[in-house]
Amino acid sequence: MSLRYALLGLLAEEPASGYELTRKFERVLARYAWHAQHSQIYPELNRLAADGLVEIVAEGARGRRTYAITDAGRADLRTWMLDPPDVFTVRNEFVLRLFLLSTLDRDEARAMLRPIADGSAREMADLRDAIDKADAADAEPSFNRLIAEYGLRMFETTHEWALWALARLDRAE
Amino acid sequence: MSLRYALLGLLAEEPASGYELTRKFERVLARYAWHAQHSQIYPELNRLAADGLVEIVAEGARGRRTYAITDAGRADLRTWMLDPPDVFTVRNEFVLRLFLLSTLDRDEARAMLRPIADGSAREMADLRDAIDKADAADAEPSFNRLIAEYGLRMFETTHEWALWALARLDRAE
DNA sequence: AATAACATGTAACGCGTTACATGATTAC
DNA sequence: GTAATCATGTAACGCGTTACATGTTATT
Repeated sequence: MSLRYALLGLLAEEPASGYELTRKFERVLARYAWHAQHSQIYPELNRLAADGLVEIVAEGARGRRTYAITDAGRADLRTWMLDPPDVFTVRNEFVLRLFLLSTLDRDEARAMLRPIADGSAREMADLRDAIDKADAADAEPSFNRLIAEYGLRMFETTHEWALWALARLDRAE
Repeated sequence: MSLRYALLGLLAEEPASGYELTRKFERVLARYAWHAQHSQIYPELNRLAADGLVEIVAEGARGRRTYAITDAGRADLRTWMLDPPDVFTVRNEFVLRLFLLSTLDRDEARAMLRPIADGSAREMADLRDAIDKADAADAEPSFNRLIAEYGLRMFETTHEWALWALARLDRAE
């Protein structure tokens, strides 16, 4: 069901076509929160429209259809947001691989951790740039600043942990 | 494919039955890394056995079968571990809900963030207890200490972020 | 004797991936 | 005119959930 609410959430900000939504997933959601491809997005938009949670508000060139969230859609999204599950289902290949580090030897583990340290440093830098630019542009502090800060802190934590783990492996040699 | 490697990884530590593996998922993996139920685990074990990556090393009461990883299984697991994807697929409902915070009003957002701050504090305390006990029991520092530290730092970060976000919402009032 | 825990399985359905399929418009 | 981008769709298959199904052993 999450895909459905991810779409409603994006449409709650502004109307968009399936194509635009697909690109928003690629650029933003897929990196941090929820991955989906156009082959899943288009049918789900049709179902949302059939259920009256979104509606077509414009048709353009090349069969482009712009969807907007309806009042029923906003209500449904709000209900979902205010009723989170007690425990979230976790399926995270990155963390799974960390759990399975113990199946590698010391050198192989180091070879896994180094790219993690480097990659998280790059993500940190990218996010810091994006945050600085947004801070300069918006006088108004926004909700988006909250999730950006969350991402930044998460990458910082991963980075520092990877360095700590590498140092620990060296020390225990 | 991740389920397959999660199972091989657990069996690389020690032989176990499908029932025991199911409980390990419930107690450990499902919380942090990978969720799976017995209805998925049993058929996958049969496929792994058919592929020669695990083998039955004991049969016990109530039709219990103890599986052990084979050399081919260890080789396959190692190959998988040493070849991570460039980008990981993310599907995390918790983070999705954070992204969609902006669809709520200020009070509703606060009502979402408070349980997050409290829940992460509880997880931190649990993990710290587990780490302290393990540190006291094992003289030997282990690989498992690395992933426990990762979890602890992640929950700390979530906790501190939620407090920061709550303060920011109050300040902007 | 009853209950909880142990132990494994399958079938129907829903969600997600990969590949195939088609065509219009814009920029060079 | 040709390549890139825009724009939407479907079909086959694989992964994951829910529910159904069955029986054994240990504990009280």
